Formats: sequence, C-alpha cells, structure tokens
Amino acid sequence: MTPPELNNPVVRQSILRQRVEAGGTLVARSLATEFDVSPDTIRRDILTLEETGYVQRVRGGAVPLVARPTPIFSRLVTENPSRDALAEKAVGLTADGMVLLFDGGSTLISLAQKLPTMPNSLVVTSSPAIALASLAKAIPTVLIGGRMSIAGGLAVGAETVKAISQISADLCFLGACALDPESGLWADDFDEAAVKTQICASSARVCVVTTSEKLGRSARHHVIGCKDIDLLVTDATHQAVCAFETEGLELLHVYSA
Amino acid sequence: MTPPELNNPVVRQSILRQRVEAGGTLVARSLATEFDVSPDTIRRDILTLEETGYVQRVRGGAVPLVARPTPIFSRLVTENPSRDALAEKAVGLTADGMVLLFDGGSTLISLAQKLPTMPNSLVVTSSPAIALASLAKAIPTVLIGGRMSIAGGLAVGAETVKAISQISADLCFLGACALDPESGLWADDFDEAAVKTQICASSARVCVVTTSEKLGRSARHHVIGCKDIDLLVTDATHQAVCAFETEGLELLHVYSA
DNA sequence: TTTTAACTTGCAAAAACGTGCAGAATATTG
DNA sequence: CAATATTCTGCACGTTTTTGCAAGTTAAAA
Repeated sequence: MTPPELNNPVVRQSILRQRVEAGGTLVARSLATEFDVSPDTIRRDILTLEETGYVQRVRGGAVPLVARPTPIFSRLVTENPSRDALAEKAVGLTADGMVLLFDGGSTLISLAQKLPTMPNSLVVTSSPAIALASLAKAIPTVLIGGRMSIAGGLAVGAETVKAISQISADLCFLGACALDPESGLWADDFDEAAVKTQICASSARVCVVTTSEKLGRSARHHVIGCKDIDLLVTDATHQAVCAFETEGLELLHVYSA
Repeated sequence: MTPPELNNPVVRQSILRQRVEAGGTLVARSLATEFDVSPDTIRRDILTLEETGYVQRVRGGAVPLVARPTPIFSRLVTENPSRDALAEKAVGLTADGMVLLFDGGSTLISLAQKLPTMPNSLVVTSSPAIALASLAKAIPTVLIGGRMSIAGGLAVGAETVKAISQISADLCFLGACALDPESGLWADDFDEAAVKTQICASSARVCVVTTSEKLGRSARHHVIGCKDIDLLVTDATHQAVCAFETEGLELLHVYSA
C-alpha cells in the first residue's frame, strides 16, 4: 500500500482514527510499512490518539476503545426491572392482527416474552430468541435467516437484509446502542446497523425501545434519524427526552423505581 | 478461525473472557491452535483471567466461574439422562473444521449444547435453539430462516428447503420421529419431513440420533431409507438394532443406566 | 499399577516499549 | 529573502513484556 501524498502526523492520525472507528485494529508494524515511516513514528501517532481517547493502546498497536458490546446471552440472564418495565409498556402498542417486525436485543426479547397470544398476528425477526418467545405464545412467526452475529445473537448479512426487505410490517420494534436527539439512532456493529435500517424501511411505523443510559450517546454506525422514528419507549426523565419531542416523536414514558 | 491481527495477551484475554461470559468453556489445547501460540501462553492467559475472577481454571482449560442461571435456550430442554448420553456420544463425531447441518429436536439441542468450541467449523440449522447453543460455543453459525413450525420449533417451508439446498455439509444430524429397519426414517409433520430430506441431500454423511423408543415404528411422512443413513447413534439394545446393521449403517451404541 | 497428559517453575531469546538526542523538514518572524 | 523557532523523524540504548522451551511434579486415565 502506498503512503498518502501528505504524510503528516495529522493526516496519518485521521486515517488511523477512521480505521479504529470502523472497528479495525492498528498494527504498528504493518502501518510503518504502509506509511513508509519507522515504527516509532506510528507509535507516537497511536500515543496521541490514545491521549485523545480514541483508541486503547496494546502491545503491537491499538484496538478500538469502545468495549465490544457484551454478547446477548450474558445480557439475557440478568433480570432487569427497568428493562421489563419498558417491555411491559411496549406490549401495549401491539394488537392482534398486526404484522410485527422485531430487531434483536435483550429488551426486545423481554418484550417478546410478554406478548399476549395473538393468533392473527405475525412476528417477523432474525433473532432466534425472539422467534422462540413468540412461538411459545402461539403467534405465527417467520424467522429470518442469515449469518449469526456473535455480538447481537441475531442473524445479519446481505441475505438477512434482503429477506426483511420482502416484508411489509405494521410496526417494528428497534433496540438502540445509542440514541441522540440530533443524529438519531446508532448501532455498534455494521451488520446490525444494516439490519436495523432495513427493518425501519419495511415498517409502516417505527418504535424504538431503550433505557435511559443509551440516550445522548452515539455509537459507530448510523441507522436512522429521529424524524424517521415514530415512537420512543424509554424510562428516561421527561427532562432528558424533551429534545426528542421537538423532533416529532411520540414519547411513552416509564417511571421505574 | 485465524488469529487476530494483534495477538496480545490483552486482546486474547478479552476474547476469551467474552466466550466464557457467553457460557462457553476454554480448551487450552484448541485455543493454542486457534491463536497460533503455545499452550503455555494460553495457560498464562487463563491464569490472569482467573486472577481477575472471570473463570475457574480446570484441567485442560477453564469454565465459567459463576453457575449462571440457565439461559433461555437450555430451558427449552428438560434434562434427560438417556438423551444426554446420546448427545455426548454424537459429539465425538464432530471435529473442528467440519460443516455441520442440524435438524431440530430436543436431542439435537442437547447435542449442540455439548459441542466444544470449534472456531473453524460452521453450524447450519433452521432451529433457533440450536443456533443459539452453537453461537454460545463461539462456533460460526448460519441460521436458516422460514416459517416457524409450532410442532418442531424450527423453520420450515419452501424457502427453508431452498436455503438448505445451497449448503454443502460434511455431516448432518437428524432427529427421528420414527425409524424402521425396512422403511427408514419418518417424520410426523409434512414440512419437517421436507426439511429433513433436504438436509440429507445436502450432507456428505448422514447421522441419525434417536432414543430406542422411536425404533420400529413408522410415522406419517417418509424421509429417507436406511441405505442413505451412514450412522445411527442410539441407546437401544444390540438385539433391537441388529436389523439395521444389515442395511449398512454404522452403529454407535450408548448403554444408559 | 502404569502411562499419558497437563501443570509448575525457571530461564533465555525475541519483540516491543520508553527516553533522549540530533538532524531534517516545516513554519514563523524579522 | 534570510534567520530563527518549532515540529517531525529516525536512531541508539536500556528496560520491560511476552513467549517458547525444558526439567521436574502432579493429576487423571487406562
């Protein structure tokens, strides 16, 4: 690989920052070859990136700072009152006869487990856990296949997105890795972001269900802006979410202990 | 799976931690191969993980420290000694690097839960429960989608069969609703029979795993004849299955208490 | 019991790190 | 334009981390 015409610290570092933000890792040795500088120089670049808080330095290079999201299973096991309260509230949005499209995530699994028996509805999801939950409630269910994402515990990839594109749902439920009044909904994983985007596109109405801790942050991959979200179910204080209301979202508050 | 670009203690340990948090176990020997380091290095990694309190070290590797509440997918299967013994035996047929195709059913869910960590394998299944189980063992997994069958808890239908037809597996595991020396394998449900048939067609070798009570009966829908079955894992007495041997099957006996 | 595999400990080689420094490149100022 | 200051870069040297290997010990399995 050829070095850029301008081989500044600034230029290099912005390239490196871009790469870690895309989820890549930085290998000092190969970067030295690529940029045609000594490993020391790359080390210094990484050093400043670490100071800025963009990367975590490790021996031989650096890795993204953001802790990779905990796999779905460990999130499943712990009971979580605020999550359950959210789920309880979101159940009220459903009605028998609806076609419901489900994203993955622990909150939505909890929601699926709380669904009533709806013999005329259809649940569509690429999350095995949600498919099992809805099936257990005797709700007709369509499972979307694909490569399983270890991070999210649901199927992702081109085939998955394509299959979802053939669905026309009345309402979809989305989990959030990050949600910001200005920039909208974000995901930690590229593939999951693509799935979420298609879910939105395939639904008449979009409902985001998230706990307050995800608000105001942003993650790596953008999904949709706030103007494309119809409903927001959250346990955040009214104060914390007033910015969302101006964006035209309908808010459903849950006040957890 | 190939070792990560940055093969640090930090990187490795975070990967390992992730796996045990997902309920998986760490096998020093295979991890050494996977990360392309000596078993000593893996042992040292596990040692620090133990100091941090993340794992309990055992001979040959490590297991999760806390007996975590049973995740959603294992709750689907009630414990059953004879079934577990079958599953244990069938695990021995697998090896890292294989493409494994899984039918649904409780016996095979139990089998999937007992799989070792096989980073170079691929598990393909239309059963959500099996997909979750194999994913928990950090095995690359492809979920086959489709309409969910309430009876079998797995995806069925034309789309499912078509997707499976695009797979080329080394070995498949089939459950049985009925198995007869003369007529072969049978299923109770039309759609499930179609899936089973395609699973056989997409696999180089066919392994049927079933308890003795399914032998000698026949059910509603025919799947395949005995001559197309390569292996039979069962807990039936030798007497009960001698008829199968004449059909060219390889028998794997389990003698349960 | 014997045998095999895994563990512990110690050690030495290799790789990477930190620091200081001097020359080159670039920017700033007169 | 010239002089100066600042930044950037590569290198040398000593230190730390990481890793694989070998010898002796322990635990499991046959």
